[in-house]
Amino acid sequence: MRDALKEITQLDDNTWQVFNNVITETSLQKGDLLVYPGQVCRHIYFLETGLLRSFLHQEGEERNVAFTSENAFVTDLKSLRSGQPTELTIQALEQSTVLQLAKTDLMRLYHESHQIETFGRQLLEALLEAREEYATWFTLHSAKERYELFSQKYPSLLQRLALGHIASFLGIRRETLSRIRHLK
Amino acid sequence: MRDALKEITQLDDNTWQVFNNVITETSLQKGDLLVYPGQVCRHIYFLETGLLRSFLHQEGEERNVAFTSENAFVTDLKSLRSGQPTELTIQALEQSTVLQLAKTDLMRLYHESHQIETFGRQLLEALLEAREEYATWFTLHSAKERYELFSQKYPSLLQRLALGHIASFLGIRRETLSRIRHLK
DNA sequence: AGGGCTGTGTGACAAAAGTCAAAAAATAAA
DNA sequence: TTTATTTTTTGACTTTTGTCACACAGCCCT
Repeated sequence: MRDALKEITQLDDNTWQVFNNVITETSLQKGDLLVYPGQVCRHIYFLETGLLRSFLHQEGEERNVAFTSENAFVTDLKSLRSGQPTELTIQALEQSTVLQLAKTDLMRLYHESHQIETFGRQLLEALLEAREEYATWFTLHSAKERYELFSQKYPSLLQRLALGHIASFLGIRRETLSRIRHLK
Repeated sequence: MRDALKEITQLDDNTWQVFNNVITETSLQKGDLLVYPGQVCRHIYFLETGLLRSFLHQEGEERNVAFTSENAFVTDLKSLRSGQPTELTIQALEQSTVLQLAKTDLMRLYHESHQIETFGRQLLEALLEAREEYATWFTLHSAKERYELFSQKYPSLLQRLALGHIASFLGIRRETLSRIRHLK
């Protein structure tokens, strides 16, 4: 995790130790849930190894809204901030190891350390930029083009994810993605 | 602007003054551009009065990706962070007054004041939450449903925006939105 | 009042994507 | 390996949305 953090901001040894003290490691088997719908999300998570998906229920179907792969952060920001129960499920698609950091600890750390607050801001900037790009996929591109963008941006996920999971993330049906694949 | 900031975080008088010193006011006529495609975006903007749209060019068409109404912040995050020329245009749809804050000043303020860094983080959290919600409109909902969500969430914009601008933001054609409107 | 201008509505048709059902293929389990 | 289970593919058909052409309304302007 420290290496991943260095990509975002510089933390000195002392600050890293403070961070390290409040982190706990969890292990997930394939299929296990990290965030349960109906409960309040009280942590942010850092995925060390494995693969996660975040999904919502809509008309009896599961709709994926995000994938998280190694060395990335994930949480349910809405529930985390509001303290309201989440509608989101976060599930391991592969056996995964996750570091978790409680909101209460994070808030305290933000307050105590300007350096950690800077890290938080920079992480959020990167996440926002990514979400803005994802949103433009839908306003600017067709289903086929969205699949091509996905293939370019996440070529490794293309192998690891089931076709149905990708389709859902792209806002189309499995059958449609299957056809798109076999056109070209 | 101070009142709007209070909604996000608490700034003491001193910090507010520091902020205030680096802000300059600009006025825009209807149709004027705030961010020009091909140039680097070097400011964040706070809209005091008026209405802005952010759009991209795609296949000879303009596609709206965001609207900004009174007392909200806007910028091109991607260009601001990378220093690369933007593809985005930000344009006034009504006569508007805008406060602008240079990236260089903001970076200095972030560094000098933990309180301002906290403000930045909290603002980004709110923006990210909003973008996440917007993205789910496309994975979860049909064109008609997206229009209903837009109507609920931004009833005032419904009056102020041309139908074509809304359609573009919802990822559909003007004709389709016109038909959706006349169905119910 | 009579042009331009811009934005909106309508119709006929084409293309894209969704639906449902069933077969084929790939995985996992026994 | 054989059987079960899940995932992907295919086909026929429906619905939704896009495309193009043009009519219509509102508004500003002189």
